[in-house]
Formats: sequence, C-alpha cells, structure tokens
Amino acid sequence: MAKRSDVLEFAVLGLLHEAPMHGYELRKRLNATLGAFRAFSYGSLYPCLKSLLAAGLVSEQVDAPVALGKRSRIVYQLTAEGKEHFAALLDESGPSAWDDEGFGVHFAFFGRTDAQTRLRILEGRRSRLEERVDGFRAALARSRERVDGYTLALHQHGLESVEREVRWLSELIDDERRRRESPEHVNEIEPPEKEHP
Amino acid sequence: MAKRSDVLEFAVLGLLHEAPMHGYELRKRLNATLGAFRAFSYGSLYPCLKSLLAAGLVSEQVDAPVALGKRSRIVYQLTAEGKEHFAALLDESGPSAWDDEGFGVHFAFFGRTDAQTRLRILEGRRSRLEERVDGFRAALARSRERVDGYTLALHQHGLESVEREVRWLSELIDDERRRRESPEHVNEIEPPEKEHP
DNA sequence: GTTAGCATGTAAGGAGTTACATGATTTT
DNA sequence: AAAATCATGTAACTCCTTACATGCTAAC
Repeated sequence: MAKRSDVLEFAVLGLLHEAPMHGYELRKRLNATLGAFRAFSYGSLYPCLKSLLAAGLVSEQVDAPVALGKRSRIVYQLTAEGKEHFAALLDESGPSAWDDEGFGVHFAFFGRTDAQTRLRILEGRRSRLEERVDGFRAALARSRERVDGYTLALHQHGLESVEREVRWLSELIDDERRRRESPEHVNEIEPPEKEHP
Repeated sequence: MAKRSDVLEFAVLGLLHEAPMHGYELRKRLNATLGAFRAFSYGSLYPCLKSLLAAGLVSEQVDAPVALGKRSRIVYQLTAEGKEHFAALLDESGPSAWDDEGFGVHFAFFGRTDAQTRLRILEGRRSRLEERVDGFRAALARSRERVDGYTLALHQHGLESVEREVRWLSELIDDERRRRESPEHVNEIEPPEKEHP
C-alpha cells in the first residue's frame, strides 16, 4: 500500500462512493466538503488517484469529450474492493479518527457511519480536546502575570476556542444518545439554531 | 539565506530576544508561547539554530555543565544583526503576517510591535477571515438541502468558528483604536472577561 | 528497575505545495 | 485582449516529523 495520506485517500473514496467522478470535479467537491478542515491541490490529488488505481480500489474510464474542443475526461469509479475498503475505514473508531487530521473527514461521512462508531468517535474526540483544555489551563495559570497582555489574550482565546469545540461535541453526543433511545427520527440532527440568538 | 520556515525562525529570534537560551529550553518555550498555533520538534529546531548561526543572526556559547553529570549546553544569543533582522520582521504588516501560518507568531510578539503595525495586521487578518466567512456562507446556501445533516452541521460549525474569530479581532481592533485616542494606558489590554458570563 | 526529564543532534522519509506544461472556451 | 474555468498531469522542492543515537539523573 502506497500509504498516501489517509485523509485524502479516505475523502476520495467517500466522494466516489456517492458518484463516479473525474479528477477536476473531485477536487472541487473535496475542498467544498472538507471545507474548513483541509484543502488539496491537483499535485496531490492526481497521484493519489493513480495509487488508488494501482491498488485496485478504483477503476478508470476514459470518456470522449463531452463537447467539441473539450478535453477528454477520466472518470473514476469505486471497485468492489474499493467499497469494501471504504466500509472498513468508516468502521474505524480509534485515535486516527479522533485527531485533528482524521476527525474532519470521518465526521463528513457520518451519514454513512454506524451509530455506535459515530458515538465512539465523538467521545474520543471530546476527551482528546478535554486533555488539551487541561493543558491550556495549566499553562495559563503558570504564565498569568509573567507574560504580556497580548500573549495572555492569545492563550485565553485559544483556550476558549477549544472549550467551545468541546461544548459542540457534547451537544452532538447528547443528540446521538437521544436518538438511540427513540430511533424513529433517524436523520434528524440539531435544528439550525444560532449560538447567539 | 537558508529560508527555513519563517515562522520557526521568527519565533526563535523573538524568544532569544527576551533572553539567551539553549535549544532544549527554547523548544519548551516555543510550544508554550505559540500554544495552540503550532508545535515544533527538535528535528526542526536544531537545524534552524544552525542555519541562524551560519547566517550570523545568533551566536553560540558552550557552557560548561551546570552540575556534575549534566551535559554541557549550548546557549544561543542574538547578534546585532539578529536584533536588526528581528526588528525588521516585527515591522512587516503584509499578507505574510495575516495568514494562518504567520498571524499567530506576529500576535505573540505584539508586545514589542509598533502600534500602527499592530493595527494593520489585525485589520488584514480580519478582512482575510471575512472573505472566508463569505465563502462559507455561499457554500452553505448552495448545499442547503443537498447534503446530509452531519455535513451541514460541520459547515455550520465551521462558519460560526470563523465568525467568532472575526468578532474577537474586531474587539482587539477597537481596543487598539481607543488606545490611540488616549495613549495614557499603553499596556492595558482587554480585562479577562468571560465570553459566556 | 523503569519511566520521565535533561540535552544535543542526524538521516530518512512523509505529505504536500508551487510552478510548469498544454490547450480550448467562456466570461469580463 | 486578458483572465478565468475546464482538464490532466509531472518534477522539484519545502517543511517538518519520526526514529534513532547517546548518556546521565531524579522520581515513582
């Protein structure tokens, strides 16, 4: 296995799982779906597609130009092995799904993730961030008075950002738990309430 | 110029500007000061120090072991050129000081940054993030209904995070402006109010 | 007695970007 | 007439991490 990035590979498989696509469109969707988390350039996407092809997880099909003068496009599609592999990745709930790199992608595909796995990932992520909160608080307590106002403001803001992240995860976890009790409304998720009404 | 990272180089110069230090301690301070923004390992710090030494921005002084059995430490110190270079970096207020990479370090050294430069950096950073807000909002409007609840939640949360960042910057900018009117209290900065009282 | 901290370094490699190459089409 | 969008790719390069090498001390 070529060991390309994991994140990119996972994301590509996930998008191709929705529909076959060519590289150019894949990249747009990629950066739209992952949004804030990550952006990829062609320089990493195309080589990744090649390695997925070599690994037999996707197959390519060269389409004739759609319109005259258009370049011919290479449409990629998941193979049976590719689907299997993606399903296996979806089931992962270890540290690789909790950390900064992995969490975004895993969350982006929560719609196709098992309920138990979702809960485990959310909880893992939360406790990871809680550790970070503790670290920040300790550092703040230590520096307090020792550093200038700006450094203090930076640390304080950093701390509050992570705390906010933890609250968000807690809400999501509660939603998941509630949904487990009453499995009628499966696809309902937090109504778009504003944080600051 | 070896062109090592900029961020790391800048941060190292800034810390050595406070006091001479050896590598090991430098790294601790680095990761404490930059906190949430970035973490560096020895594998990048030591080579960076070597290149700063080669560039004549720092000088080294081998201290005899402090206590018996302790390894001898190499204390680094800014040279005159190093101080000059650091001052020049502090004065930078272009895009390199606004983007994700650079803003953290520049802000961490705001205590030694000129008031005008501070304001320019804060405003540059804010407008950069406002662009990002617009992008997210457009993407959200487009996807609305087209994606599943989780993806929506992810995008919404991403948007709110950036909006929050913008509000924070706006407060800092107001503080700077106020301080410019009444330059008596120069080192006062936002009293540690909690966001959610 | 083994883990953590102090202290300095290097080599290999991973993960990705930038810049380039190519070329038609639509928008400004 | 220039710039953006579509479309695919590659090569060089950057920046940083991991793992290793070394060795002593203090704490658990």
